[in-house]
Amino acid sequence: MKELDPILHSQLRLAVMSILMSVDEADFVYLKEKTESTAGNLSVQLDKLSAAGYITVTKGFAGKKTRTTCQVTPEGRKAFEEYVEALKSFLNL
Amino acid sequence: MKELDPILHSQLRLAVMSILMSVDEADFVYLKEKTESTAGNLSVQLDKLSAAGYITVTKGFAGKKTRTTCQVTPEGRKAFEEYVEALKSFLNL
DNA sequence: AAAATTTGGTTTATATTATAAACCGATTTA
DNA sequence: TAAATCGGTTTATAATATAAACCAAATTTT
Repeated sequence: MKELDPILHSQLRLAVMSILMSVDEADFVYLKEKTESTAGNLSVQLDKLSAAGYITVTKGFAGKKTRTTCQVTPEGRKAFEEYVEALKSFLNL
Repeated sequence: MKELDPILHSQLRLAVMSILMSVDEADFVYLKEKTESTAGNLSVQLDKLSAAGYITVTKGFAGKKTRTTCQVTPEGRKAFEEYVEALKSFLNL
C-alpha cells in the first residue's frame, strides 16, 4: 500500500492546500475564515507547510495592517496531486 | 467545510477499513501483512474501530491457533462512504 | 488624548494520536 | 524439554493537532 504523505494527511493542512490549489493566492484572514480554524492552529500549520516547501508565506501590508499571503509552490502542487492519487488507490476509487 | 471523521482519518485505520469494505471478512494476520503494520499498532487501531462500532472483532480458532477475524458493520460501511464523500468535497474531486 | 478594543498574528502549553517496544500465553520445532 | 515462533495485548514514548495565552500595532470609544 502506498504511503500517505503525513504533511498532507492532516485536516487543516489539507484544507489549506486544497484552497490554495484553486486560488493561487490567499491571505491568513481568508484561510482562517474558510477553514474555520483558530489563528494559532492555522499559524502552526502554515509554518509546517512552508517548512516542507509546499507553500510560500509572504508578510506584507494592506494599507497600514499586516497581511500574510500564501501561495502553493510547484512542489506543493505536485505533492498534493500525488496525495490525491495515493488516496484513490488507498480507497479503491 | 465538512468535517473529516477523525476515526477514519488515520492511515492505518483507513487502510483496514478500505480492505474490509471489499473483502467482507479478514483476519489479523492478513490485515497485518496487507497493511505492513506492526501487530501492536494494528491491535490498537482495531480496538478503536471496534469501539466506534465500525467493525466487529471475533476471536476464534483455526485448528489449535487463535484467529481474530474482522468484519465491517453497516455503520462502518456508512461512515466510510461518508468519509469518502467528505474527502471529495474537501479536495474538489 | 488616554483607555479600551480589535486586528493579525506568534509562542507555548496541553490533550490526543500514532507507533513501537516490551511483554505474554500457547504452540511448534529442535 | 528447552528454545523459538505465532498471535496477539499492554504499556511507554514520540509526534501531532489544537487551543490558550500572549504581543505589537491599529482602531475605536470616552
